[in-house]
Formats: sequence, structure tokens, C-alpha cells
Amino acid sequence: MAESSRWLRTDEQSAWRKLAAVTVLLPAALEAQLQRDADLTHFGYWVLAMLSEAPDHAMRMSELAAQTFGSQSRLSHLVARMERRGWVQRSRVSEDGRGYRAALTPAGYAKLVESAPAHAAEVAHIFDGLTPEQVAILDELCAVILRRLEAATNASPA
Amino acid sequence: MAESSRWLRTDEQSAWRKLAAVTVLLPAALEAQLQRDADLTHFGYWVLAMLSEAPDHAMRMSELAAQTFGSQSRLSHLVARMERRGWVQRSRVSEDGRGYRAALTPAGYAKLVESAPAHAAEVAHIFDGLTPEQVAILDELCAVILRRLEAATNASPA
DNA sequence: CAAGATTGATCGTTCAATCTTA
DNA sequence: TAAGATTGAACGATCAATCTTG
Repeated sequence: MAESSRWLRTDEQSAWRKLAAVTVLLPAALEAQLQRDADLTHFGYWVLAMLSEAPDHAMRMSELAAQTFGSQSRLSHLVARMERRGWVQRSRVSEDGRGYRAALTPAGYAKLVESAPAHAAEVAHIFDGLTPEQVAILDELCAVILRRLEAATNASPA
Repeated sequence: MAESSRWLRTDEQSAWRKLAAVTVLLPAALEAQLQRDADLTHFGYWVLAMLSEAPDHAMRMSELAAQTFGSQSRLSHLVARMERRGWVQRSRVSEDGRGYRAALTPAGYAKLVESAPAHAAEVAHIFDGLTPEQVAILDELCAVILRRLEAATNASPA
């Protein structure tokens, strides 16, 4: 907790303001699109997408939480809502009786397939402004930032 | 609404996954730090910071909303909470009787000054992983993305 | 009536507590 | 007792409705 407390340089401040704006406006844009076109949260869409890519369209709750960077509680509430909507179904894991397995229903898969194109178009629209070189640079830059973030998260306990 | 619906290339998908992760983990890290050290939301901190940089430590509600990319409703609720905490005080604008002016109190300014170093350190920690060249590139890349986002937002109405 | 701002209801997330199985 | 997961209360954001002033 006793930080060496350095300040940001001018160039860092400029970049930070823009990056902060991106982390606000980008999610907001995707949220708005999915809400409008599919009555879906961005996080909810992400969960449907993850399940659709998994073997048998199913995943353990804990694994789903880990891969989406969400808490178990968050996933539990969300999947409960999706189960009510008929898109997912939970069942106990045969091996480990403590675990639950969330599986996409046909209706859930249909929902994803139906809402994917408009969402992909929204994301593609962002990338249309970047050259392939810039996409590569963006990829690497994000990778560096992610490493810093993960390091910070895991370094918390002494 | 009739999108030409293009899909993402492989390199774009890779970059998109990382960028999406950043937009989730970066705000989460800042949120956690501010919550833990200052019992403050990142958005709340941002509002205090904007006010502190404004002339007389005060701003119109509508301007505050615009500069933080928040809705008027969001700002209204937030400032009401901050007023209860004694950090901000609202008063009518003399020129335009419809408007409200939110002003930082001494206690509010003290709260910001007190919580700034730890927060700055958290942000600086992210940038420590980047070379000055990379910071410059990040700045430009974010600028491009922001232009796309703003264009998309303003192009909505036909 | 339009613009600036607030209010109350509703929705999703977090936090702490709980339940069940290993 | 710990791990996987759920539950209910509390908090913050959004949405629609309202109030007030231009």
C-alpha cells in the first residue's frame, strides 16, 4: 500500500484520457446496440458466445466465470435469468457433485445466431478505421497492458 | 440498420478479444483500488477530478454530464449522493434559471487530494510497462477508435 | 413547447451469508 | 474444513415520467 506514487508524464496523461474514454464509450456502444437489437447485455451475449464455442455447447459454471472474468455470483444470477428465458439449462456435474454444468438450449443457440450478425457489424465498424498494421499494433499493445493488469491482480496478497 | 454485415478477420478477432478484455479488466482494477482505498467509484472520482480542474471548482450539471460521457440522470443521482456526503453543493445558475451549478466543497477537494496519489500510482503502474514510443502509438490508436465511436453515435438518426 | 435537471421504478452487479458436497 | 455454487440485501445505472424555467 505504500506506493512510490509517481505521477504521469504529459504524454502519458494524454494517452490515459483517451484510453479511459475508450473503456467507457466502447462498452457503451456495444451495450446500446445489443440492447436495442437483441434485448441482450454485452456480458450476456458474451456468455452465450462462450457456450456456443464449447464442446456440447456446455460449460461448468466456475469455468464460465473464469473465462468471462466474472464473479461466480454474477454468473449465477445471469444464468438463472437466462434459464428463465429458456436459453440455458443447468444440471449437476456427474464427476464432481458440487459443480453445475450450464448448457445452451436450441432456443439459446438460435438467439445467439440471430443476434450475432448485427453485433459483428458493430464491432467490425470499429476496426474498419484501422489498417492491418494498426490492428497488429493494437493487439500487441493490449497484450502488454493485460500482462500488467494480471500481474497487479495476482500480486495483491503478500 | 441493414448492415452489410461483414465478419472479422483472424487478426481482427485476436485484437478484439484482447481489447475487450482490457475494457473489462482495466475499469475493474481501478474500481477495486478506489473502492478499497477511498470508498469511491471510478466515475465518482472522475467527477471530483473534473470539478477540481474547473474554474472556481464548479461546473454546470449538463456540462459535467457531457464531459464525463454520463447521462444527466446519472450525474443527478451521483451528485445528490455526493452532496449528502458533503463533497459537493448545488445552486441555481444565475444567468439561466433552469440550470444547476455543482461546486466542490473544501471537504470534497480534500477527499480528492487525499485519494489521488494511490489512484495515480495504480494508473502509472499500467504505463510502466510501455515505452514512450508505445505510449505515443497507444494515444494515436485510441484517437482513431474514438473517432469511429463518435461517428457511429452521431450517425444514428437518419 | 423545448431545455435543464430531478425523481421513482426497475434492472444488473457486488457483497456477505448460506447451502451442499468433497 | 474447503470448494463450487446459490441467495438476498444493498448499491449504482438506466429508463420513462415529471417538474421548472426559457
